[in-house]
Amino acid sequence: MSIQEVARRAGVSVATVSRVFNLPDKVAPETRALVEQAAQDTGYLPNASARTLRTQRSRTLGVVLPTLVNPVFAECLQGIASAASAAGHAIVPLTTDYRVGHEEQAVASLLAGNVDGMILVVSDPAESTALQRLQALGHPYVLCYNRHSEHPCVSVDGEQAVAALVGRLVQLGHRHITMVSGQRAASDRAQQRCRGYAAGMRAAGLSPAPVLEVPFLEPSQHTLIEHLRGPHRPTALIGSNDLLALRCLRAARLAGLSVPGQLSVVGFDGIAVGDDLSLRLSSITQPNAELGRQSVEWLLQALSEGLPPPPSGSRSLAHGFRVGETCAPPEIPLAP
Amino acid sequence: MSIQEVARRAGVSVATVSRVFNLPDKVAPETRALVEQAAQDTGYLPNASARTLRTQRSRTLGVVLPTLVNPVFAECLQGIASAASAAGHAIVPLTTDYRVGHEEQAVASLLAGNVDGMILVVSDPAESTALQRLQALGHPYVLCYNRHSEHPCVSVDGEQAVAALVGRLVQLGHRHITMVSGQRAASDRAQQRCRGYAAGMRAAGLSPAPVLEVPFLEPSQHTLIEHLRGPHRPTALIGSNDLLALRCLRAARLAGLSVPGQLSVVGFDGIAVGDDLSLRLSSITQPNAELGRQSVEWLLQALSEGLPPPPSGSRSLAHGFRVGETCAPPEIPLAP
DNA sequence: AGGTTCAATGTAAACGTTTACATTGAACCT
DNA sequence: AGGTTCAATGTAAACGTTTACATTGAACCT
Repeated sequence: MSIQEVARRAGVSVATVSRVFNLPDKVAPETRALVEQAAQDTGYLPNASARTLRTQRSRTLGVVLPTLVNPVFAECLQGIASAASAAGHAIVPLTTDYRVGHEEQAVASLLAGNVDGMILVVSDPAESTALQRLQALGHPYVLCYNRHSEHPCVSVDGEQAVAALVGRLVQLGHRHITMVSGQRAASDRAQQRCRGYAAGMRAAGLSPAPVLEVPFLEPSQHTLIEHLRGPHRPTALIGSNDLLALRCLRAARLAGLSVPGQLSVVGFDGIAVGDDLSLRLSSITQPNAELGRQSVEWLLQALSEGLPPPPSGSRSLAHGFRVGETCAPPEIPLAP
Repeated sequence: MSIQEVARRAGVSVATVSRVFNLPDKVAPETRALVEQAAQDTGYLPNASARTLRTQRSRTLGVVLPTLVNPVFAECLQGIASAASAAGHAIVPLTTDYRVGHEEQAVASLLAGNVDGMILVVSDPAESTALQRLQALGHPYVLCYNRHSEHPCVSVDGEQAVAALVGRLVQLGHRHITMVSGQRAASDRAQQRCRGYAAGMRAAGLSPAPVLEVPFLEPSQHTLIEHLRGPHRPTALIGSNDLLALRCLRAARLAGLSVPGQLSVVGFDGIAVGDDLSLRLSSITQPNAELGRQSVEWLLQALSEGLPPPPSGSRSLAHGFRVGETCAPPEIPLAP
């Protein structure tokens, strides 16, 4: 099962066997057939470690994600995986559970694992020491979802998307719109989306309400329900992500509000399951698989050129809007 | 950044450096400190490929899954990943999109990638040539979710679980219960769950209705809605998995049926998002992360003992039942 | 006929580790 | 004092590839 054995069987040198696999047209057809037969017979597969050691290329890409339990990242990883495998690369995904310490650990272990490059979704690129390390080493990487001028990013402009959404909601007749976020400080995406909310409100001549922060891990709907029963009851809720929007829907039900009549709910991400709900979730959609695909494509291209992807090459992908059934004009227009 | 450089800096041989990393107590404390300092200074990380080549162990586990877009498998992978990383192993996941051909491809590429062992969720173990190959090679692997007496499996007894569920439904007053499945032939899990349905119905003295097969990829609810409007309208639907159950909920709404009053819906899998729906999804739950965790544990243990996990060691994990809000006694008992 | 070219193939070194075996010398024997 | 033991360290081979360079010889020159 080593190249030696195949060479012996085919009656050629190991160099020839190697050529059959790597530069097939450099070897005579008859010889090639011989070698291929021998490889077939022995079930020979070139040893990846030896090849990596020798060529200094592993054909492996590291992937660092917050979690796979949020379908956004599962969908993205699917895109990454299919693009990578189409290009003959394996991937090694690592999740950080949104913990910054895990990011550094993940990067260190991928570095030790000899990956050719990395695709990362970090908490906040501006604060990430893991990214600093990669930059210092000149190790090739692409950020996905994150947006930052000093890093190579493939992302969607969440700020603009949410601002546009607010405009839409206002046009439908909404005046009291609340932005619902997880721990906002925890991710640059959340921050950008909240900025988009504020910008959109101001653009419509409304004053932005404070962002409602709900503890993401706590299953209780307490904060949300209280808000929906409070004196400043909104007619529309924007979830900073789809999972949060689902919580909003549930909170609405628990608070006794009908959707979309008494309360509109819009999410962000466009996870597939949103399409299959009793009420299709209205949402700003991101091309999750495509974000992953393009990250791989860019990274691989840079790799073949021998330079890390430059921040200047960052790509913005367009968002979409899933109309859904959880968003409508408010039933009873509020008094001015 | 190679061991040579560290050795030079520390003024010792490469063997000593290697020992500092692998057998630290075999080297004198002062020497160790010297080496550790040098490693620190140079940012040295042992090269994984070289180590793998030499030791013939990659500390990497291959994982073959149908898809990551179904949260069941994402949750399971999370369990696999955390268990593997706790044990110092990396994972290389590959998805097959439910296509048998991809299974073989995946196994081949993991074999070439020198993984120490594999965890797989295959379509049907009885038919899998990929598994035959692994068995023939004596390559260590564990099946997850699948159940088959000739293979090492970590799974939940879906047949028994669904049979018990049918009993529960009958006790609630349901008599017309339909099992909803994807392409049933496509997976052993689906088949087992359908068998459980039939067994449960017969045990209750009812005759099982034909399983309703809905094309999983097609977004249309056509088949389901028709069934719900048809002459044999059931009072309860059992989805062969949670994603299917979500479709059932949506179909109920489109057919104008209230849930759970006019129609009860129960799923299978216990995906996390089911907890966050407006109506919490009633479901037979599987410990998805735990299934992954135990697969890793068993595989790693077998690896350390030098033998592939034996089929006789297969583990059955208990299912649970999430009560949820989509299942209740039928509103209007049907005439006999 | 003798020289040149070039396709096909071979030889051997190198990638960065780990580890069996060898060496060294201090500590402890009698 | 001379011998034994053993902890600490070193030397060198091996893991399985790829690839620069060398060799061979057929085909084609003049």
